[in-house]
Amino acid sequence: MAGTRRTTMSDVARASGVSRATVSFVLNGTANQTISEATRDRVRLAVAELGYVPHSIARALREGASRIVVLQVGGLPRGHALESFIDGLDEELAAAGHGLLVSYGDRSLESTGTLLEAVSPRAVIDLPALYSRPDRDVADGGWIDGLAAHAMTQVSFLRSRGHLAVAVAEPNRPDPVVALLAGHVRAAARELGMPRPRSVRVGETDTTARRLRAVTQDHRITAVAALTDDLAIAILAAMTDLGLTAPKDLAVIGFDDTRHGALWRPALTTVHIDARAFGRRAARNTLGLPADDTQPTPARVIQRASA
Amino acid sequence: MAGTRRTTMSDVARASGVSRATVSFVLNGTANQTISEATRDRVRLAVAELGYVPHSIARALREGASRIVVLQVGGLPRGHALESFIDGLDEELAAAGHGLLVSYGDRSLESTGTLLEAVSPRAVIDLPALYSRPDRDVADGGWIDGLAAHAMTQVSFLRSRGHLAVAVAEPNRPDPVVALLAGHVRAAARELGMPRPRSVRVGETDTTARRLRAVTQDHRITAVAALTDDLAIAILAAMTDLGLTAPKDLAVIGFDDTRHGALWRPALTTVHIDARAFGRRAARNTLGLPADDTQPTPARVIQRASA
DNA sequence: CCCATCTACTAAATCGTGTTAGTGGCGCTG
DNA sequence: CAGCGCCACTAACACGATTTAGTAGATGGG
Repeated sequence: MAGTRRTTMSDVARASGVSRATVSFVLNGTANQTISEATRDRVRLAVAELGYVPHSIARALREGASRIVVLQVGGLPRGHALESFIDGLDEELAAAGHGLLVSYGDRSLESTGTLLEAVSPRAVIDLPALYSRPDRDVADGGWIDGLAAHAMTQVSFLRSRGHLAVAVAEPNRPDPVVALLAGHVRAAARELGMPRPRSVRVGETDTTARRLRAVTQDHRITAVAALTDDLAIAILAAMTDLGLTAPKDLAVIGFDDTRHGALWRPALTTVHIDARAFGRRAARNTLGLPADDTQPTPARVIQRASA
Repeated sequence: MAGTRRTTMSDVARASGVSRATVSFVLNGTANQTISEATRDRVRLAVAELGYVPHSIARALREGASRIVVLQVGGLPRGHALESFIDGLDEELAAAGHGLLVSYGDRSLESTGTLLEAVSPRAVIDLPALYSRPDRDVADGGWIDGLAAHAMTQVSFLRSRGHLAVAVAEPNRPDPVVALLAGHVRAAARELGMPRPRSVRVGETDTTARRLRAVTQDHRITAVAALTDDLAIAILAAMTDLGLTAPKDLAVIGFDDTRHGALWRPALTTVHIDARAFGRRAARNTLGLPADDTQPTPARVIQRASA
């Protein structure tokens, strides 16, 4: 059992009485090569009988890259949208014979580099980098460009419910991605003629409560727009500790429709994003395939109890 | 820029005036090869100057496997423990020059197989398979074997708080892993002389509430042990809808110390597991390295408000 | 009848590394 | 001084696929 050699292209060639080159041509449907239908059948039969599977490493060595795409997530907020984005990416890549490898590289640059070197992926989608560069292309399927619209959906919902001034809940640690998201929320507020939203930085529960109280000294502020559902939940928890209830004392809206939001009491109102479609588009973009015609459905508000 | 060829071993050999083989011997410290120190230095200098990096694909082709380990997670409950397990695995593998690739393959078997084939990993750690086989080895660093003890920690905490009969919260969909976990909880209860715990299957919030009410008809039941924190939170949500409060009407304990548990009101009491240490041990096991002497710290209860 | 074109293939180079077998030179020993 | 062992290397094959260049034979046009 230990000595069973893997079946290679040479085996197939020998079994079907042709050369290795011919086998390759048949299997890859190489253009500008004429192979008779009879020969094609012989080759395909041999492949089936021997159970031949191409050795991807040999192929990668020859082609210069493996049929794998790496998605670098880094410290991006995890959640529903990211998972859906990954699902969409994976689906479309699989359809094109590629695999997806996700790297949550909080790790040092060196080890991530080693990993990338080891896989030699056909392409790398570096989401944090895409977020921070202003001159990004559409490698992410337009997701990030859509963020401005998503933020507008969130803020204009609050506006339509009669809130004239809002605060924005953001994570404690500084991060370019966070800054970008918060910037979109502020821009949306400005566009709607609302005062510049003050920010509530979310950390430990007690300090969060303190900060929340400080911000709500301004009695014009009647709602909080959170950059993620997790942040929204932290705000709701702080409110409970302060004896406030949503939406009566303060309305709260999240972003990204996570499982936990629906379970919270009061259930969290949030923004749902069709990230799967963005993932599919990102896949087609990175592989250089023609764009699909399916449009991502626009972001929509899931209205529950908290706002 | 496009035409820059990568620097190969031949380049290094030429630059240092030796053969490719010698370069390989020097870089890999091959045994039974005598190379003079002077030559070693010349080679190392050339490597540094040319910025040579070995081509992992070529190496993988030659060696038969890449320096990558794949962790298959499948449908396992995500959470804090899994993340820590992954972190520990990653640390230790990186220290040994290997990379970790995580596959959440809910996907069809075929595409996962293709991905594995494409990477040709040195080893595959298939957690769901490990969970379900009774004759598993210690490829997971003893994590799963520890689960019985973990369940005992959870149940005996409830017992020590005066709860004489408990229910167990488990997910709706049937799954061998779930069955295993639930079995441990039941075994722990039996060992403590408690009646066999009835199960509450957690689905949509309203049906969960209905099932919870049905189970708590039995007034001896005063606590719920949940297989994961997420399930515990779902129970707490259902309790809110039923007008019950924890821990007065029913105590709830989770498993795995997720972020959300601490935020919930009442804050969730849960079991914390040192999964990172299990990850490190798993890494050493799969690579065939001698076992480390660090023992995982035993599971402990994080007592908050809910139990 | 000759040349060109097309069909249906094949031989061999190539990707970059690891490793086995071998080789000249040198010192030492009997 | 033959013979042996040791040192410090090198030549060449192997891994398994892709792709370029080329070649017999059939067909067709003038």
